[in-house]
Order: sequence, then structure tokens, then C-alpha cells
Amino acid sequence: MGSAKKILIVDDESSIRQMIAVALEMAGFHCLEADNAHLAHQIIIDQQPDMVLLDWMMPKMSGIELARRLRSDALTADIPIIMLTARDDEDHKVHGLEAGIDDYITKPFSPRELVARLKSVLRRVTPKGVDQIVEVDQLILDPISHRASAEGSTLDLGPTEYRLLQFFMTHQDRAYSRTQLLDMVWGGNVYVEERTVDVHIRRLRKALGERHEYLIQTVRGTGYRFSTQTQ
Amino acid sequence: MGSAKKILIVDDESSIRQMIAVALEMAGFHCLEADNAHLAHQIIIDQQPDMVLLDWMMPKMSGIELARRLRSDALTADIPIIMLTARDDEDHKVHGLEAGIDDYITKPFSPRELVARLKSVLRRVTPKGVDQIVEVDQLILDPISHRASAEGSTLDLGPTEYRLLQFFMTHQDRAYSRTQLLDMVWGGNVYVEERTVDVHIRRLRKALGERHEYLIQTVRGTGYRFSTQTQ
DNA sequence: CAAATTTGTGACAGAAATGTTACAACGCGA
DNA sequence: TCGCGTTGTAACATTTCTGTCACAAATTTG
Repeated sequence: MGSAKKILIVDDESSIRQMIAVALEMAGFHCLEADNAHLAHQIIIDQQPDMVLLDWMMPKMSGIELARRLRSDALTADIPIIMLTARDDEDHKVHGLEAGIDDYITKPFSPRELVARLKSVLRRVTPKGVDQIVEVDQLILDPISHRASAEGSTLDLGPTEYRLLQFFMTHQDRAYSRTQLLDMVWGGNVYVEERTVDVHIRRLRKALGERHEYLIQTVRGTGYRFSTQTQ
Repeated sequence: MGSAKKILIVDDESSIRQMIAVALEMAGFHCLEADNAHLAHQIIIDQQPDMVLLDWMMPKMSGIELARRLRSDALTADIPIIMLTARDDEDHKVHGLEAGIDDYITKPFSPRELVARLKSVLRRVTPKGVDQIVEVDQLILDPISHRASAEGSTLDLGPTEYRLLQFFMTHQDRAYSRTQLLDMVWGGNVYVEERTVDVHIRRLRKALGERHEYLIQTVRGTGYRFSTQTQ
């Protein structure tokens, strides 16, 4: 999915930064580091990372303080933040959420857990600009020209199939029930049979062809999911 | 899932209330009725229904007036409202939406449409708890993508196995009887043999593979337990 | 140790969910 | 109006899941 995401790690302990950086690099992310909030702020403005991992307690400016500043500036308000903290104090969680923290990880945590939560937040938060071209495994959807194409040739999609594909491509790695899909793709207050979704899924799969139909996965008993990850 | 939602139907014509009530009861909702806005207000404060279906035109206090009152009181401000109206006048729709109406249904409507829109509003309004990724010894369960994975590869779980695993991962280090598991994982009022649990435990263990099956421990004479600690 | 109890395991038929096809209704531009 | 593409639904096909049973293995009891 596009180029590697830039993740800024902010922690005053270099050993922790190292540990996290290694885990993230292995997972295919690109890491930036800062050992204090001021430097972090500068890097964020300068580099516009895709996410900030922020230690709660730091000398001078605390993580939570930095988070507030980021939120109050339009340029940085949309960058998701994950807080790292040694305390699992509920009060602090509440504070964090109030300040617009996207997730919360309590030390100690496993690198794997970190990566998993990080991906989850990226999925949830990255809204993908409405008019942005989306590409997944050679499958390209261009909202401007309102076309989807694979290997250069345009796919033959009906309007509904197109909307369905667009929705999926901008909401990957997440299972949706038929009802949710009806809500999101058909629009809130239409009432059509749930099974109608299956039929359109079928049509979309057919249009995607063997090369890409694996992207639409059925989640038995639940609904469907769009993901590059094989089941 | 949860108990039946309480829906208050407010309309001065009893035949309409009846019709709606029947449709909703069939869809599994619990209905309250009121034939005027005053009574409705009282019932709302008293019973705190999950939603109000409100007729636009009524003697004395109109539906729209009641809606305004409900919105202005913190106790009732969050209760979603669907307006029933005989007119499809755009102006009124605007008015309705301004007063915090969540949806709008023009008479005549089919029971099916009513139920569909009602569910849609309930879904939109009731925010689901934040589902967090759970990780135990390299075993990751992600409720969002509805996937469980170990070492990067997704486990092949049936719906029941998935629920069972999810339950265990969020209720570790505690022994549960077969009956309790049936209650929690299958849902209260199903009648299945207790031994069925054993079979699903078996299937889950198989899916977890040698690497992780130790997590599901048999507590002889009692039931099962999920724990990283070896017995 | 033998009997009794409890749990593990594989197989299987019925049930449930999903895949697939066909078709009638609808809207829309020619 | 006709023809065409699209859509929702029903009907049927296929796949997958579920609950039970019968028997094996393990553990406890006497």
C-alpha cells in the first residue's frame, strides 16, 4: 500500500526508542526518533510523519502536553498519536483520550503488540482523502475519473459495484456485516435484503477477476473483508 | 445481544400505534405507547426508552414541540427520535432535522421500512465499545478485522471457535464450566449438550496448533481454563 | 488392579451460510 | 417507445459449520 509510513518515536530513553524502531522497521515502517518533546515538535512539522508514538513522561515537556499542542495546530491535528505509558491508571487514560489520543499502550508491551495496535490505528484513522487515487496490489481506483483499473485495463463495474469497491479500498482490513455495508455503501435508509449484498459482492468479484478476487474475503457468520493479507 | 430495546410509540391514533407495535414486536423490540405528548414525556423520563417514534401532528402539544423539549433536557437529549409525518414537505424536514430529529418517515410507510430505518438509527446512535486487539504469547486476535493470527498467518477458525477464542483471551486465568461457556459464548438460551463444548475446544486446540494449544487447559471435573501459565 | 468417571477424538448427517444464476422491474437516453 | 444496462430478489447449488454420537484414552475411585 503505497510507500512506507513514517513513524516518529518520542521517548527520552534511547534503549526504548531502539527497541521500538527495530520492531517497526521489521514491519516495514520508516522510523524517526526524538528524545524530547521540542525536537519532536520540530520533526513533526518538518517531516509530517504518519503517526507519533509518544512517551507519557518526559523531561521538560510531557507527552500529553505535546499531544495537546499537536491537536491545536491544524497542520498537525490529524496525525494520529499512540501514547506509551508505564502506568495503567484509568484517570490518565481518560485524560489521554480527551486530548485526542488514538490509542494507548502500557509498558511493558511486546513489539508485536505494538505493531498490531499501530496498524489498527492507522487503518482506523487514515481517512484517505476522498479524491485520492487508491492503489492496492496493482488495482487502481481513481475517484476523479471515476474508474477502476487493473493492469491498465478498466474494469467493467456497475455504479453499485464501483461504490462498493471504493468503500472497500478505503476501508481495508476490517470486517463489515452486510448491514453495515448497506449503511455505508447503499446509504442509511434504504431497505433492501441483506442477501443483495452477496449478489453485488459476487458481481464485484467477477469483475475483479482471478487476479484480484482474493482481496474480497468472506468472513463467515459476519460479512466481508477487503484485505491483501491472505486468509 | 443485550436485552430488547424499548421503543416508545407516540401517536394519537391507536390504530397506527397498533400497527407499528405489531411490526416492532415481531422484530424483537419492546414497545411502549402514548397517545399524547404529555404522557409521552412522562413515560420517557420514567422508562428511558431507547428510541421514540413521534407523530408530527397531535392535539395539544405537537411532536416537534415534544422533540424540542426532549433535546433541551440533558436527561433525554440523547434519546434518538424518528418523526412520523403525513406530509413530505421539505420545509418540515428541515425543521425536523434542526430540532435534532434522527430520521424522518413519511406516511404511509411499510412496516419493513420502519423497522429498517429504526435499526439504522439505533446503529448510528449507539456507539460500540472500542474493541482492542488482544495479544497472548504471539497469538493475536483483532476484533476489527475479525481475525486471529499466530506468527503472521491467520488461523482458520469457524465462527464458534472464533468467539470461543475471543472469550478466552479476554477472560484468562480462570476456569469456566461447560455450562458457563455455553452461556457466555453460545448465548444464554440455547439448548445444546455440554459435551458439545468439548468438541469445540478440541477444534480450537487443533486450530491453535502445537505452538499454542497449551493455552487451553482442561480442569478436570470442572471445565476449561485459558492461561499462559503451565498447570 | 478393575471399575467407574471424565475427557479426547473422528465421523457424520442435518442445518445454516454463502455462492451463483436467472429474471422481472426500473430508469434512462436514443 | 424501444433497447440497454442496472438492480433487487428469488431460487437453487454448493460449501462450511454444528451438534451428537460412538468409541478411545486418560484419570480417578474403590
